[in-house]
Amino acid sequence: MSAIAIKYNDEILDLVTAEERGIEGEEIILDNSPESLDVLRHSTAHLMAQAIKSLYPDAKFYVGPTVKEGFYYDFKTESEIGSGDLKKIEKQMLSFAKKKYKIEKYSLSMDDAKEKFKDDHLKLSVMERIKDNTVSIYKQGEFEDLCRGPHLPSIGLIRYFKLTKLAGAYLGGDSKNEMLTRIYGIAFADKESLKDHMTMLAEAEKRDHRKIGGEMKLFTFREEVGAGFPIWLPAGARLRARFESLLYKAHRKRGYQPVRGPEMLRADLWKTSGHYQNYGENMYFTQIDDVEFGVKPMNCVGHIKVYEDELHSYRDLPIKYFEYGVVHRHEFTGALHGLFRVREFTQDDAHIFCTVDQIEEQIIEVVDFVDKLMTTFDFKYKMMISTKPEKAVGDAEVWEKSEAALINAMEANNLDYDIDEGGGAFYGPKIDIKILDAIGREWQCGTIQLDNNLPERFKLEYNGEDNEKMQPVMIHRAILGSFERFIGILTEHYAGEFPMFIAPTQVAIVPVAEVHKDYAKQLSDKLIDINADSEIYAKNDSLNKRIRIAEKTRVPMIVVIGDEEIENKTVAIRDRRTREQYTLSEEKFLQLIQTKINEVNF
RNA sequence: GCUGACAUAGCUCAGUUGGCUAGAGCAGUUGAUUUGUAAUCAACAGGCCCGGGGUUCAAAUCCUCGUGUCAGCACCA
Repeated sequence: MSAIAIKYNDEILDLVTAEERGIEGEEIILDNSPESLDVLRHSTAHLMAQAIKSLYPDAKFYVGPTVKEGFYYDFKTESEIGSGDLKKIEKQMLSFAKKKYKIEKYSLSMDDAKEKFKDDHLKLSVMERIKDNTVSIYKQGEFEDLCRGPHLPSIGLIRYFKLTKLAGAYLGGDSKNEMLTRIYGIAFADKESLKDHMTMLAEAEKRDHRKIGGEMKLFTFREEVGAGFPIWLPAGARLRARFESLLYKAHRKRGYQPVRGPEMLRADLWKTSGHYQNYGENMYFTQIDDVEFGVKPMNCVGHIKVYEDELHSYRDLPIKYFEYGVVHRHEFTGALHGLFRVREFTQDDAHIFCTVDQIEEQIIEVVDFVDKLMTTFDFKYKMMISTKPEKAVGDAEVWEKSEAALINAMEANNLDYDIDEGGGAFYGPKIDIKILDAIGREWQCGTIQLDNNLPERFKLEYNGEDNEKMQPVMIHRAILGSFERFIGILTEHYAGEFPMFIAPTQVAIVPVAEVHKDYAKQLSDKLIDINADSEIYAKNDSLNKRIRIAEKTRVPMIVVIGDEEIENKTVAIRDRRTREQYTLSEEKFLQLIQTKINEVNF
């Protein structure tokens, strides 16, 4: 197979450019390697632009890069394009590809290029961002486009692609600018890979927590209640309750104290904390008896008030308070997304008040907590340190110290991390935990944030060794992040087939006939005694149908009870995944359930 | 918030260029059947066609303003 590009000093050059510069390097052939796909998808983006231009002659193009999930092109046309038009564009692309146009390249001086594209404000805006004096133009058939490459030698090599989404996007990614049309697509070197990719997308759709959440009756949303306010149904509430009790134990073992702050606090307090000024546009406010109140968007202020309730000695530190804190944040309507982004949610929130010297060990302990929990759910995860953002409070020196403390904690313990410059909260730098689910998608959940700002603003203190007043450091942390988001992710991760210890219902009991109902009830009571929920399927339906319904609820275990079982004091178990059946004595069965529920500890 | 699409029974969806009493499957209720591992049969009930305003002899259908949902952007746990 012949080369499609050349790799030279980690730079990928198309064949024309390599020849131009007389460079010989490692050959890249057309396969599904990252380098090859990058070139292929970039050229596919151009092919798409070519097709769009021929169908909508007035179209003007902005940029068409490759991204993690394929490629896109931003453009503008007076015609209306709907997602139904993607097929038409694909067809046009194929017909161009069949003509096997060569992709040619030539250079222009910046001035000539500006003259050439003088009627195209999008291209001019692209060129404004380019510092070089010359730019390159790529040409295939009638179509040409300003681009720095690299590209395939010919569009004839493009065969296996699909246009996936049509949407709007801001020019230059800035919400102040005009909105362009963006079409996303994907391309592969072979048919199989494209098919696999489409299968993966279909799988992700099947796992959508909004769909499964409805089917399993975990939660719902209602228009009359308001956007972004989830309603937890019995099954979802049972799942949450299991989470809460597991986490309660995990926190107590690590020396956290449960506390509870009020849902709303006087606006003055939010001014002291800085939330009023920095986060006010996301908060809900109300006026009561001429006093302004703010509904809490975070739990820190409540916990600070707990801290202030008594005097503290250095001997007491670290002090750790935790709360399943309900918070309200006014998110943009367009940001709302099932349980992933809501306006009311519950954080597994905690605040650690400690000395500067204790920061590192505390961070390590929290990271270990995170690790235990993620391992339990078979999540891979990575950590990201986010530094000072544009909109920040507190002085620069404190920021530097805090950032250094986080990095130290990671380095000293050989933990892997990435850095997100400017991604911190307004009051301090943070470590975010990004988890990878069963089908490789990445989610942000837990967070560990260092805060020197609130202790300063609230003048928090403890008595030091020499009886002088010292200021504690505050660490905000959440392991799940929020119950809402985490349960949403967990739902997609397991495709609704939750493991026994967290499932809303542990066992479905199906009595064969009416006369077996009493025995089913007795068994159900015994299950409650060992902290297992069960549901009896005794409706006037056929046995087959009741088993089918039970299966569809995704319950981990179904037991069938009839004459035989009652006589022998056994249960007939049907495994969810394998559909295999086996019989256990009632005693062994109860033991099994108990083990499965208790085997988990974070 | 922005761009675009969508909103019909508890759920999933039909409903022609505006025209008769808005349909189906599942779920629900009732009756028959009492079932041994993924849908027994029958009957019944269920709708301010998202909400307000308008156009029209006539609106689920057209226009408009809201609300909500979806995709993407921008923002975030």
